[in-house]
Amino acid sequence: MSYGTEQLAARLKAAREAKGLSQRELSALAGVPQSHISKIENNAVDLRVSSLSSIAHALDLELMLVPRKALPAVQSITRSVASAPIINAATQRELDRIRETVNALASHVSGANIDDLQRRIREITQIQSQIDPEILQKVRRTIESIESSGSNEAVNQAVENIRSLRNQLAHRAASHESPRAPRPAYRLEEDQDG
Amino acid sequence: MSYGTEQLAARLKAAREAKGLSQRELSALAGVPQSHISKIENNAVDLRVSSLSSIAHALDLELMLVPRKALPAVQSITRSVASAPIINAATQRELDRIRETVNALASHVSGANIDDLQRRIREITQIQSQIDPEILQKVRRTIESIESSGSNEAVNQAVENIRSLRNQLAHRAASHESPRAPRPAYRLEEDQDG
DNA sequence: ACATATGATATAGAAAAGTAGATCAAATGA
DNA sequence: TCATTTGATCTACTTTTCTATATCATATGT
Repeated sequence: MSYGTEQLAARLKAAREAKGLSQRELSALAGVPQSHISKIENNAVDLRVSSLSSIAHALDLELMLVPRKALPAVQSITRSVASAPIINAATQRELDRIRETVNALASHVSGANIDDLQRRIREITQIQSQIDPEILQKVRRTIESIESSGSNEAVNQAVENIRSLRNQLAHRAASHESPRAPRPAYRLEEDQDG
Repeated sequence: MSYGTEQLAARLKAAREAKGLSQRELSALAGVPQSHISKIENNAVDLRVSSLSSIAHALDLELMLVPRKALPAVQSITRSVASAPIINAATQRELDRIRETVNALASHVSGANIDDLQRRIREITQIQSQIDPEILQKVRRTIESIESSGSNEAVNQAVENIRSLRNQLAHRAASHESPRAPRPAYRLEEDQDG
């Protein structure tokens, strides 16, 4: 979490995605062209401090110079704060269980779509919005059902479900900023098991 | 301690001076021209991240992006670590007493050379080498003697003494890297009181 | 199917950093 | 007094960011 120029790119991208912003949205907020943001995230430029500062600022990040000796402590704090925004313990717990489930699945079933699945899960984890734990529970059951069926299509189904959830979350965050819609009309459970 | 591009300059300069490095020495360490370092410290350029990173690295600093929420905690840690390197308690205690003495003096005597004196004290404090507490004790007595005499020249004398001490420390750190010469041949006590 | 949003790229031009070198005044040590 | 060091400043040249647009394939929502 200290940066060679390479890690910076990933860090900024992660921060942007965690806030559910598109490159163009961030572009507007930071006053930096989208094309430039793309290059930055792909580590294709050695950007100037003013640019970095603008972008970081738009992402609620602050640029700091930390003494080497203080690094571990600072990293620890940064991590704990970064993981704090998860809304509640129940959601957190469900996300953990989902990760476990997927990892277990990945250990004895492999394939490109399993990778997809894991990536999608990671995406969901990064979006720190309110996710109803019940929704996550259903997601997990969907994934668990894969093991019994073992079918490739079941995996794709799960991926599709999660992708849809992600998009709905992102859309909600973007358009109407209703931070805590009590129970959004997710539709995720239609094809749980064959 | 979070940085708009402006504060960065001061921070880097402070870090360099705290390590007793000249711009040319830092230049060699960081692989950046001295002329450029001068510009950077004078906040005359919008430098690139790679440059910042090189220089910071040479100064045992790490570039970080810290979530806004974590700022206070991180600043607190950074400060405590930054003040830690002072060698031993006795030295620390003497430095504190000197600061007190000077501040007391400054409160009822004012003038340009009093400012000088305070600045010199601050410099000494920043150089985190081994300073013999006894030396510092003598410095303090010199300063205390100013009060009784009240003469302008006594202040200048003190400033001169401290400046000399600083230079000797810096010189020792630079040339032969003997980190703990047991008792360097300071010559500070020649004109203590008239 | 259609319109939209996304991220990656390209191009061309303006602005600025970075490099290498030299000079200079002031401070310092000898 | 003399030689060195320091930091600031200048010039000339090279390299790169940064901006402003536009295009493109893909993915997504309606």
